[in-house]
Amino acid sequence: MAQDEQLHKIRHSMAHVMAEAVIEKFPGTKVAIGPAIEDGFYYDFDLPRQLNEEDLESISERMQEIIKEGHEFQRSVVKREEAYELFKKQDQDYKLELLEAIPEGEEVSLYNQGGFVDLCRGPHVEDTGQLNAQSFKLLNIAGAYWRGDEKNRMLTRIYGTAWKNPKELRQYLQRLEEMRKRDHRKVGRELDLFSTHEEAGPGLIYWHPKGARIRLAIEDYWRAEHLKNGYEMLYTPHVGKSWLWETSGHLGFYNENMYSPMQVDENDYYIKPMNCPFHIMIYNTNLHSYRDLPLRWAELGTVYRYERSGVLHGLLRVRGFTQDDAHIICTPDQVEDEILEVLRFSLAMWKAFGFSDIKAYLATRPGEDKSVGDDSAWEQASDSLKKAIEAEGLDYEVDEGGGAFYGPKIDLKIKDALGREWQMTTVQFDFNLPERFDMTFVDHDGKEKRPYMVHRALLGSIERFFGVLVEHYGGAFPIWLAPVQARVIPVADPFNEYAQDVKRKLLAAGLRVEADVSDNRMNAKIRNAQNEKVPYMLIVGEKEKDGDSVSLRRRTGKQQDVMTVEEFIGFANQKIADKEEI
RNA sequence: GCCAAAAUAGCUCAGUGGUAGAGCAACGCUCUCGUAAAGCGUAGGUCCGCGGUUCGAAUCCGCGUUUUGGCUCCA
Repeated sequence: MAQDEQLHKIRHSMAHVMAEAVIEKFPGTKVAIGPAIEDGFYYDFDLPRQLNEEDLESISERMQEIIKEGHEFQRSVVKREEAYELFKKQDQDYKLELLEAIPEGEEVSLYNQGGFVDLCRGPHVEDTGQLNAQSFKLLNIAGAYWRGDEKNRMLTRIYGTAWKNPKELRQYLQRLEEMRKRDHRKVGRELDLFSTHEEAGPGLIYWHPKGARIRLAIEDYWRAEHLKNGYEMLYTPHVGKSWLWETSGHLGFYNENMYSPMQVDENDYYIKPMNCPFHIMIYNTNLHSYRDLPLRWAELGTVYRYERSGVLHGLLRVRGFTQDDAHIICTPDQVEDEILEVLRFSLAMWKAFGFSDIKAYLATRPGEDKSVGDDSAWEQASDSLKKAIEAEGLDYEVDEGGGAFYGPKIDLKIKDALGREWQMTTVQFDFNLPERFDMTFVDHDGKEKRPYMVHRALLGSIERFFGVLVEHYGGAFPIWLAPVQARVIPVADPFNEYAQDVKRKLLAAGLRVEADVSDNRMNAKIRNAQNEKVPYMLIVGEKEKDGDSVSLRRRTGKQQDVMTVEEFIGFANQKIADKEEI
């Protein structure tokens, strides 16, 4: 803990050193804010001119000098007016604005190092001697709105990373490099999994055959598990008349994410940004008894949402995606059990896909004027969410007031192989739609009552999940997901026919298999298969042909086994069933 | 959407005003090979698009598109 504090001080101090260097290099620069962040720091500047990569170099060099000069970080508490005068004199408008925002009665502290005075709460290291000139690096330049509000002026933000020593910096840079190597956009290209097309519309994903094989494996598993867990499957339309979206309220509160309507027979039809209204239509088709509940209705529903052009990112942020959506419609009595079930189900699913480090975020009621539904329902709902998290022993944080206006929710964040967190699962109560669509069930007493409705997506979106999965495994998928589970490699073309023969047998046994009968040499074929991260390479030549066997080489390298084709089928199917890595 | 940068062969990338290049991949030929790249050859480009400056533009300027890094938002 003390360690983290020290690192935080280093980063925060580094931001000040950077600001000092920038002001020196670019007189007239106005400084905004410069905090420490995860892995580093940034500082926002209003600069007299644009920056480029060379500027980063020279700023960085100056920072190294400043550090070596050994300035002290002097903290002083001053009167508000004093600080005001100081920053007024320097024309530091942003600091003046920040100063005004400090509540009366709170002390105003300044930090001075080498003549650079900053309005700052601190804390900092005592002097630049505690910083290491070789253990920071300026990473990139980006735009950022003053105070994060797009109505404000766009400032220039410089990001840097800083560590205690050069070794830690080196390790961090290696981690960045590893992230670049695993980037799903790069791996997706290399393994021919998916593409997007400028001419055909940004943010829309084209799944290639190999990507589609993985998706099929994901969806097959997903469907089978849902059926086992008492879900029914639905299929619903992709568009709906304006009545549907007016009733649901989406035209009001979700309009900016929806595409313009198309006219059909003088009616406006909207492409769906969500599946829920359709599921409700199915619910409302029939009268429901309390005996029918709970209903668990799932659909791999493809939705389209407008996203601002600047936010699109590979598979992680797109304009068309498939949610692994489901709606649970139940009585108030059933809520607690249902939530617990959903959470258990979700955790089991994550485990199967190779993720076990999971954290929960509980978001509660935003405030009565900003939300619908009565108190007792919100309370019961939040309570059941919390109980479920605790029953499963999950780490969690509460985001007080962070729920949607229509209900509280749990989000799950999963940690990938590189320790990055991704928000995937969401479980949300909805007190709005049952009301708007007048959903009812007939209770014991013969009276119509309002059911509870819970939206949930476990993987979130198939596209995003796939992107995360690619990065988690770096393209080396476990055998049950691998697009090509085995590749048959003949040692020379006289054995092509036998290779094809083996391939046919494996295909018939349900394996995803290819035979490499290109005119490459065997070594090149092995190399290609390795680069494509094919789990099993089956080398066949004279000996194998005679023995009706294959020589198994794993992508992990060394160990080789010779076994008959039948034995290999049994071996591979076992690994697949057990969801082993390889 | 906003700020900045980028876009050259299928991929990765050279090319700073004077005839558009390399490696890999593709295709053809030779070789018939035992666990991470055989050799030779052929073909492949509206240099993102449109407009401008210039005797001449991949290169300079403007507008647009897309991508990347952020801001904001989010599955």
